[in-house]
Amino acid sequence: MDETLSPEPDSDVSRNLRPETQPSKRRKVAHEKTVVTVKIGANVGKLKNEGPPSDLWSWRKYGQKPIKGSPYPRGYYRCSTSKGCSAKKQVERSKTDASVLIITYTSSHNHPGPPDVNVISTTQQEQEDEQTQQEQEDDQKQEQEQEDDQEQEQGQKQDQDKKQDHEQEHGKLEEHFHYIESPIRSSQEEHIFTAHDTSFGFLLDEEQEPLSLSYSQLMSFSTPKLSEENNDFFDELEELPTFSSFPSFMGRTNNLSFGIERIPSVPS
DNA sequence: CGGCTTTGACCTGCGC
DNA sequence: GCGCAGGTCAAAGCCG
Repeated sequence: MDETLSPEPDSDVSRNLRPETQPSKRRKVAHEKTVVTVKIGANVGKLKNEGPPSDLWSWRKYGQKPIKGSPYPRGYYRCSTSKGCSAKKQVERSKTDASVLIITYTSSHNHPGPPDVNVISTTQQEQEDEQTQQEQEDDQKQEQEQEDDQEQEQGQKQDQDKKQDHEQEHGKLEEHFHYIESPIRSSQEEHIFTAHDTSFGFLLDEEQEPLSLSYSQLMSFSTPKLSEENNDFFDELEELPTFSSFPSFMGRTNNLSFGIERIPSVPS
């Protein structure tokens, strides 16, 4: 544990190759890594902009790369809210289920973000700190397993949601994301979100019981934005499949209504 | 005009 | 030592 994971790992210390500020593409970094699984069953296979939970921060896409075992590419986002912010996140689709989005958050924000997020941020980090990274590899494996499990369970629900989403996908899918957090024991917290056609807040309320964390926590950690990033990230991830849904949240700047601050967050 | 997205190329790290 | 895969940067283009 220790604090080897600094909030600004690749700020500019690891870059010594390139002419001047070249980041050393270090692969396995042990920063605060939070893995969030977003379930978008409703949009699976046809959505164009599914939007994973986003926060009040802005993210800028700086790269995209096809992953070897995954038919979907992985998108790399960086926090654009602050220039010095080293918060990063990787968005990729589950190879086993295209309806599952895996968002990996790395590092934390160095700047003050939304009040709600800020508060929760601490909580989340603390939790992560406690968990530390004991079995990252193991977690990953379990991660997929859990995903699979949840997929099956939610599969039924998603089926129905899909239908509804489908209809709304053309009308106005606001924030119908259903976030389900999966308490995975490991340095990487895994949160499973599911996209439903209900109100984001409502869903959370109902599913929050079993869950310990809520979207707020998630966002507090890195907080993704559902505006462009969602679009982009999905757009790219859907390279193979063509989705087209979740229009509203992709609206832009309006995304906050997602219900971020609506989530009660941690019961503590 | 500014900001963001997209694509290609480059570099690092790891495994064999 | 070589090859593969992943991660990041930079430039160009597009959109608001």
